[in-house]
Amino acid sequence: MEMTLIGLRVLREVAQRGTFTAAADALGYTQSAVSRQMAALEQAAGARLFDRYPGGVRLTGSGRALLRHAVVALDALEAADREMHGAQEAEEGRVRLGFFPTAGAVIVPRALTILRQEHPHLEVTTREGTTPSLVRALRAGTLDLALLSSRPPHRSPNTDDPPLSVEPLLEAHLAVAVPAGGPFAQRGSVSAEEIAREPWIASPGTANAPLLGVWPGLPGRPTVRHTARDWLTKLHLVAAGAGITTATPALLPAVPPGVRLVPVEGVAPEVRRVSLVRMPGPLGAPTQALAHALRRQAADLAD
Amino acid sequence: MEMTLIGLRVLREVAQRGTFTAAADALGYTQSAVSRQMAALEQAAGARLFDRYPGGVRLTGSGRALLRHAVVALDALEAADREMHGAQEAEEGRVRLGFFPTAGAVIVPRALTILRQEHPHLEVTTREGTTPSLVRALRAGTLDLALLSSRPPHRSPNTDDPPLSVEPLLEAHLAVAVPAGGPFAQRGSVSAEEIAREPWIASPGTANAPLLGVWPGLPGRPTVRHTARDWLTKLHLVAAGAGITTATPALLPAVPPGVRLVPVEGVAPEVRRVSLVRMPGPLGAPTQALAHALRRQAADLAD
DNA sequence: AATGGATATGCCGATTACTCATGGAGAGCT
DNA sequence: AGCTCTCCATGAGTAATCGGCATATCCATT
Repeated sequence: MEMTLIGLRVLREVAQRGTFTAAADALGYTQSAVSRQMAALEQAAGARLFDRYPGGVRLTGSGRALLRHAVVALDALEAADREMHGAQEAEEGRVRLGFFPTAGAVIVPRALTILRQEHPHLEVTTREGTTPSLVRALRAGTLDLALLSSRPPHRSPNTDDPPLSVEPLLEAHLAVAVPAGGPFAQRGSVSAEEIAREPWIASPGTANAPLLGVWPGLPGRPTVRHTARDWLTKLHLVAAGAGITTATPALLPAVPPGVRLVPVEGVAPEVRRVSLVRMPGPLGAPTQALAHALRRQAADLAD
Repeated sequence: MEMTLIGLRVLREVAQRGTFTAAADALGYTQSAVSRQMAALEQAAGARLFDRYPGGVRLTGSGRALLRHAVVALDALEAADREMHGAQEAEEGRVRLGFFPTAGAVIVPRALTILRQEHPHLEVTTREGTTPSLVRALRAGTLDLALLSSRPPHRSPNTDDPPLSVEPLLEAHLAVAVPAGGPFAQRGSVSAEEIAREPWIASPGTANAPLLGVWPGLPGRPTVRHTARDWLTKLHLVAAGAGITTATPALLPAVPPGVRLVPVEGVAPEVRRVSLVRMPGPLGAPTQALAHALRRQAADLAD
């Protein structure tokens, strides 16, 4: 029995997505096909590659070992394709960045602008995603760098080896976004009791994660009237008076007209930490340049 | 159309052997299968990979580019296999050495002995071969280092890019091996005329290459009575009085009883140069250690 | 108990990947 | 020149593989 390039690509995708089903969707296969591919790969490798859990799969030690080398192999062949007829190797280099949704509003675009001025030939690819998906992508070698957001206690996202390198960039206080025409708009701050009964606009939020967009630890049970993942949507819902939501002013220096950001008093302050995460080991020059640009933008926003 | 790992392995083998047919034999395939595999690979790569000549094939620029990356990919997967269940990575490292037949008599064994004392965990693999086959193996990434022998003018074996790194190790004079009981055995030297009519023991020698084992430039047409590739065979034929052959004393400090090595006078001296050849670029530590051991053995033999 | 999301597997059609056999083309030898 | 040798290409036939569909199973949650 022999390994297959397709099998290795599927392995990478499964490692990145966390489930056979998601990998199948991403690759345009059926779940059945992915299951067979992985069974075949396990036989070819002569070792179990995954631990199967009801919620998905996780790589075993052998799986991580194979993935590490598979990424090298697949990258080499992609480089071969580019070299053979994908133009003549930009070779200034390329970087792949992942980030949490809010970072897409300001930090990332600004960093890319600066970077393009300083390194015009650098090719930067970005992808938005959740913390677990970005962590998996780092481990799958599909990303070089990720901007992650975390709340205290800032547990490192390291469920398995090798540990990722985590560099905190800034801490930002949480505030609430309220409609400019509403009762809180002109106030210097609002209290927890005042906002507890307001209708909230939240992100879909998964089962085990707390609702994003609702101030945590409020008395009573919050009313979630709208759910939306997109920031522009949420802010315009706020502007339309449909409800309020949480936001970090440092990461959103400019909000649409009709929206105000006001701090909350009377409860423990909520801070969000933004970190730069990557696989351990030496960095390529393009990755370093991007990391540097992100650090500077974070420092600017921290003021 | 998609590339295949098998296709890449076949590519490497073809690059190493120089013909589809030889690669097919080496891999246990039919020539037809190799031809199809390569046609499929060319289609997948979207470029011609070989120039077809009557005597075999040669890689095009695209072919070399793909080979370079393919070697990386295949090595990565072989490393994965070893890591997953081929014992725990010796990781002191491994080197693959190729050499011309005569080097297998003394230089290589001695160097390996020394090396094993100094680096007991180093795994050295060796392979004997002709100059072109070793050069192709270097280019195919199947060898790290090769000992080659050349006669003046010492043309570099570089028919295509990138040029190989060639480091001369020693030059040795050619002599003739004669039976100890024969008329020449007690002589300090023999003349060209004396040996011209002797029966010779030669190596098979390919079509375009001159006969190995016969003193070049002799008057008249030499009589080749025996052909053998193996040194031990040739020397024992000499001892048995079946004929004479050429040999380099520096590379064969010890010959079987019944054989004497005597220099030849009256013709231009024949020198053979032994060189250490490798692909350009940085060397791994194991490769450097082996290269160092070979250099020292060569210096010892040069006395 | 029922539900929902996850992986595994029997079955089938289309494709792929070999081998066998033959054809064609170029280089070297007599 | 003609012969022969070696090499690569290709048509035909067959065995194996791959992916999709439908279904079974398992587990955590409601």
